[in-house]
Amino acid sequence: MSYNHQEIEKKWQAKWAAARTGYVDESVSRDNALYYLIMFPYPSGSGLHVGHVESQAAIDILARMERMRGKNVLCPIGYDAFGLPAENYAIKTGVHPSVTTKAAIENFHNQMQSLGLSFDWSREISTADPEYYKWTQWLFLLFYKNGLAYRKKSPVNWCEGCHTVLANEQVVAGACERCGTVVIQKDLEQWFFNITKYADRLLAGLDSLDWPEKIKSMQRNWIGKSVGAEVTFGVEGRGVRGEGLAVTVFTTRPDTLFGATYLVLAPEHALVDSIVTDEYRSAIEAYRIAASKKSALERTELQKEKSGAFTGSFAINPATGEKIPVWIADYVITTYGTGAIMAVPAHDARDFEFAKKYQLPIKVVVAKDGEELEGFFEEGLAVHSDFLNGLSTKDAKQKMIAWLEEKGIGNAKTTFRIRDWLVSRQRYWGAPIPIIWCEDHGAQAVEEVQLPVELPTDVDFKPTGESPLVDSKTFHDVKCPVCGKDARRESDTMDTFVDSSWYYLRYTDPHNPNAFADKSKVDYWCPVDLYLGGAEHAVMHLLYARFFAYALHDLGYLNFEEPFMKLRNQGLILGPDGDKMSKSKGNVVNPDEVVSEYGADALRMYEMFMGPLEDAKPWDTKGVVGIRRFLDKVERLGERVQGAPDAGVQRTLHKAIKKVTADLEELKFNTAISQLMIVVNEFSAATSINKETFESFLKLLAPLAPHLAEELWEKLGHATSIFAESWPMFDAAMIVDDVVEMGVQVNGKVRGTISIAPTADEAIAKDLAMAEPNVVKWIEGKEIAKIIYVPGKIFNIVVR
RNA sequence: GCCGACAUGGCGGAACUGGUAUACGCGCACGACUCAAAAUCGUGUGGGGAAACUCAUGUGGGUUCAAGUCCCACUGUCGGCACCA
Repeated sequence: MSYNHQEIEKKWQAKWAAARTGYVDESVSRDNALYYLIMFPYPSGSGLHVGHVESQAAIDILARMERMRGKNVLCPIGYDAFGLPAENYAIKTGVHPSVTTKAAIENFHNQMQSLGLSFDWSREISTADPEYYKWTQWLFLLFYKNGLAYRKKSPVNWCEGCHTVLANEQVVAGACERCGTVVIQKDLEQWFFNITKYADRLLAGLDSLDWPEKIKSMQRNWIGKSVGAEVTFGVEGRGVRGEGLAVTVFTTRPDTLFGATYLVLAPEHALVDSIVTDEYRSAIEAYRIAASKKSALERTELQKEKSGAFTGSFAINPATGEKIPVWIADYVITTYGTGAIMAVPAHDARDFEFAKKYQLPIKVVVAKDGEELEGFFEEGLAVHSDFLNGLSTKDAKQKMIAWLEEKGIGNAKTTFRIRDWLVSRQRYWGAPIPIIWCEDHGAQAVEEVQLPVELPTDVDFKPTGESPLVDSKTFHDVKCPVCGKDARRESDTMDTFVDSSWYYLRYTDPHNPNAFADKSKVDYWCPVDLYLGGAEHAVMHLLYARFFAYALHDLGYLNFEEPFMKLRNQGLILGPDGDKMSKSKGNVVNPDEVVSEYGADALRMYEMFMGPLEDAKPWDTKGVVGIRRFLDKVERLGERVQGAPDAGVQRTLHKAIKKVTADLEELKFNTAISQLMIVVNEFSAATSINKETFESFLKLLAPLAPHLAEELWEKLGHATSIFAESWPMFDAAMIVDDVVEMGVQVNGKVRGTISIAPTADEAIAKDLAMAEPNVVKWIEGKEIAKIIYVPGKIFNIVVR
């Protein structure tokens, strides 16, 4: 028999809404406050996904438990509402993105309500709301005025599919992260945020964070710090125009300078024109053209074969004094280091490959650990041996750098892989960049009182490569704030990752018209205590949000640098076939259908029971059935409540209080639930169910299955919510077993079990063990060499 | 290629700091109730074996009284990065 979940769940959802469950009290001391956050969803037209439910259920369970433990918990929800899908839909159908987005948000809201989530609904925000993006724009201007937002012309990633530029982080294996189109390079002037200024601190800050190691290492990789040196090589033979010509390279292995047998410049390197000799000019030009035609994807895909061209010039290796040829090759990247390298083919796989192909000299100068140096060396050996021989790599590097500095031809240098964040987009559905362009005064910040710069509605969405905002007369034509002459508005909008870089701050004071959030409120709630979300945001969102926090900290707006102290990722929920859910595979599970058939409690609890939160796990509707059976069983137990407590059930309950509490704290929902199942199995078997015992159990169940817990609580005669109760405490004395079943081993193999007090001393254990017939059989006639007794765990007899 | 994670019954998974491997759920089998079915309840359920036993946590070694857990090598799966000098 199943209870009527639809009726019960609706009833409680209405009551909670009236009671404003989940709302906070900021008069409570900060020590008792917690900020629990999940990554806000993009309100897609296809509605809530079971993957959303996973993190939402998890954070709701934790928030509900902590509230019962007396904590003041902020657990908000909102919508990352700007972005391409709504805009592309508008291009196709003509329906304005604001209409689509509003409908999608309403749908998400209702779906989340139907799951019984205790978010603070008074703080619901949308990044596409002018009240919100006013502050996104304000923050842009704050960065602009402080030199953190700037414009520059540079080769940028261009996606033909999305008709917009992309940040480096949004290019995955040479293709657009969003649509998969191959990304090409264009030379354009764009807006950037100066995230590289924070590269070192963003890297160092990771150490203090309670984040999955995987995410931290991805961020470390992305930031890509390399410590080494810059070395300047003089170029010979360009006496006519190239007097004093020099090339500076970056290397992480200055200690291998003796082995540098040629130089390579990126084809786009600025010095190529002056270095190339007339004889080689046409060949170099041809190579540069060929290289420029390769897309980022081709350049990585065609990595098998390296190619390059000789410039005709020679540089001097400052360590050996030798003439070494200067080449260009597209395995050297213009945007990293100095765009030029010294090639040490003996100690770098890429240089080795290149040297073999073009028959350039290879000179071994460094021995691997334990290798004999003699015999490896060719020319230059003597210099190297005398100078660096016998030193560790670390010391050799240092000595080399000191030598370079002394000679004035090099210095220690640290390089980062991370590039500045390209934030402008040639798209409509985003926050307009609040800048006015005046012929006389250049880029001018929109005055603060004029914010927000609202998105116009009179636009054609068709992407042309320029922002659709250019077409809007009402938007585009404006007066210069300095001279009042005709000017135009910046027509680009901001990357949606800008919107999501500060939303957690807005939640603390979501309707403030005078600031992005009142400082006292930010101080009260932030940083976020626990942040839950998908691992796909490992680099982009999490790095950008950290950058925002560091920048706002330095500008005096925040008293912390790291926004998210503890981060956990939920794993993907796969389709029943074990594949990633997708419409094309037809293996998508719709949460609404599960709710209507089995109930929100069953859906939430099943998703938590599937396995470890962070693991990917396949959906199994049979599993939902199992949870529903469990809930039905609980409901039936509620009708049998009567009589005195049973000692055995009591003990199980207290063990469960301990385990469920500890497991939930560690986000181990699956084992917490199995422990509750064990309690229920004991209740079922017991002759009577004591009211207090059952009530304690209901409190443990409440965060996981809030509707049913409330219903049964009410049926037991309570007029107030079960969530107003305090979380049960276990009695340590209650959970000690008087007698346990303990294995007795002979030579490490279990040969019997004995019932024994876990506190019993060895003599008692030995008597019991030796009395076991099967044990006796195995030790008969043998010499007892050793006895290992771990009370309550094992009794092992070692015989010879 | 580099970095990281993982590998346990028919399935999802459990196992604290090395201490009775397979908790809990699913599935399956049998039984009770029923004219019958569903639902529910009960019993059983890693493999082999009649049993005693024995084999079993991806593979092969090692440490230990004792290894899913620790060490070494390998294989496979997944995720990330990819000419970063």
